[in-house]
Amino acid sequence: MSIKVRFAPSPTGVLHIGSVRTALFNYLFARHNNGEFCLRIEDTDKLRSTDENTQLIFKILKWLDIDWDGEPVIQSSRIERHKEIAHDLVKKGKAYYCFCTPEELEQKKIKCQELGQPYKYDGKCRELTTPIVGISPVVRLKSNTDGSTTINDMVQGVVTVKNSQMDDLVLLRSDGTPTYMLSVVVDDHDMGITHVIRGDDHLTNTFRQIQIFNACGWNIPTFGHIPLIYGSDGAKLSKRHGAVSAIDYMQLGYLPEAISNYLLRLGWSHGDDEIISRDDAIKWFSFDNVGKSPSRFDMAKLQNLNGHYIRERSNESLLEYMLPFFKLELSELHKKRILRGMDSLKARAKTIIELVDSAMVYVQAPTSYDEKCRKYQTDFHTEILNDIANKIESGEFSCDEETLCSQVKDYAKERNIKLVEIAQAMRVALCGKLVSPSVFEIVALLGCSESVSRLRANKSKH
RNA sequence: GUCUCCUUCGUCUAGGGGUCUAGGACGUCGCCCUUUCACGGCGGCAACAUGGGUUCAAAUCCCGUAGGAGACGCCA
Repeated sequence: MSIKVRFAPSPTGVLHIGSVRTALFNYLFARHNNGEFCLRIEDTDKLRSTDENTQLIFKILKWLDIDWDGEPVIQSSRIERHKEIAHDLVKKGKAYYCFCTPEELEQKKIKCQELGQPYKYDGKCRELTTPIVGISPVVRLKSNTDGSTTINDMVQGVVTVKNSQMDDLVLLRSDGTPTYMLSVVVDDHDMGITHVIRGDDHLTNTFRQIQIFNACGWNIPTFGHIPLIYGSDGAKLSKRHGAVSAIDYMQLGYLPEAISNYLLRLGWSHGDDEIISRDDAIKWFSFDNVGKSPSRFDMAKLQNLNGHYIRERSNESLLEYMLPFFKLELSELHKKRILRGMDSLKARAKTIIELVDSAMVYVQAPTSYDEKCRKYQTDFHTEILNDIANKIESGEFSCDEETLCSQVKDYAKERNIKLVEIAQAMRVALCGKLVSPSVFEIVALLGCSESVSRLRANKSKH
């Protein structure tokens, strides 16, 4: 049997980073098994769904190179089909009209709470033969409450729930629109989905959905419920933990391959492997290696991985990736300098933002200085800087990286000044920071005249 | 409250009865490299939630306890 899976996000908010992992697992499972990976946009909540969020889903998946097969299914376009199934179930006596009002149900719920009992719809309208006029009914499924239901989940293993836990869930709202439970089941069936892979917050829903599958007489797909991602404190990942939406990570300067690798290793493993290429991921992915316990999002590890992938990228591809992150237009000269200085730039960066920030040395003279720079901006340092600038200008000092390096070292030795004092003062004058590549490399790339002017620039720009 | 699930270093995890004085990675600490910071190299600290079983032998199997999470909508 050929495998078919789907990723079914709802565009009611920006795509969550946890959903991205669900998409990735679906994708890897499909590719590993030579199956199909489909996309379904669950936009039945018209009030909260936006086209913007839908476009964002496409954008993020493309960015991460998680390509789907065929055209995305738009759930809202299938509403008539969902309704048809519900009415069909009524005809077959597997579902019924319920005239209980929301207020009435709310009362019952409160009563149960007071008595300390679990609430369950009592099935009051189950055997109703005459409709109550003046009330638009909902359609409820006549649940099977005998025995129990067992699934063999690819992640959770064998899970059994007593059917007595089931209540008669709503299939069609009083306005006639289908509920999520119905839509999911009908769509998964119609699309021929063989494996449903989703977050484990849906695990208990699965048993309700199986009731619908059974009522329709359809085959039940295999399920795989992957644990959710939590924040550093163990609570569900939310805004206060930092970035939660996938787009945030894109804007923060994380590379798609880093995100993808990180998300894959969160809850899944292949021995001691940490750096895993997409090809290997497809080759190795299996639900046998997906853990059942929830994992916490660790920003530090993501940063480390991102640094790794930055260093692994070619200088050309990095420059191209960086361009939209610059706040100004780069000239060809700037690009050329950055490209040549990239090797030492990328060794230091954990994100593209940091990389761009450090690359600014090659674009413009410092516009401000870190507070800590003052230490290297005394009259003593200014004097040395001027001296060196003069020597470079007169041609006594070279602008070749290695030559200048040894010349400055000799200079320091002759005057009995620590090299670090000179180098740091140069660094501050050249880039306004205490962290940068070798100052001699910077001089070499900037060229003599620009270097001289920066070395002489006054230090009043704090 | 009811149901379901989870529990190995701070974090992600390896482990599927003896090879475990529990391995790797991130983080952290120290050293080396070095004009700074990184990168790189070397090393240190650090975990089987808890109580009972089963067994010659348990991190690994079973039961209880505690703690955590999720689900209980005319949301998805």
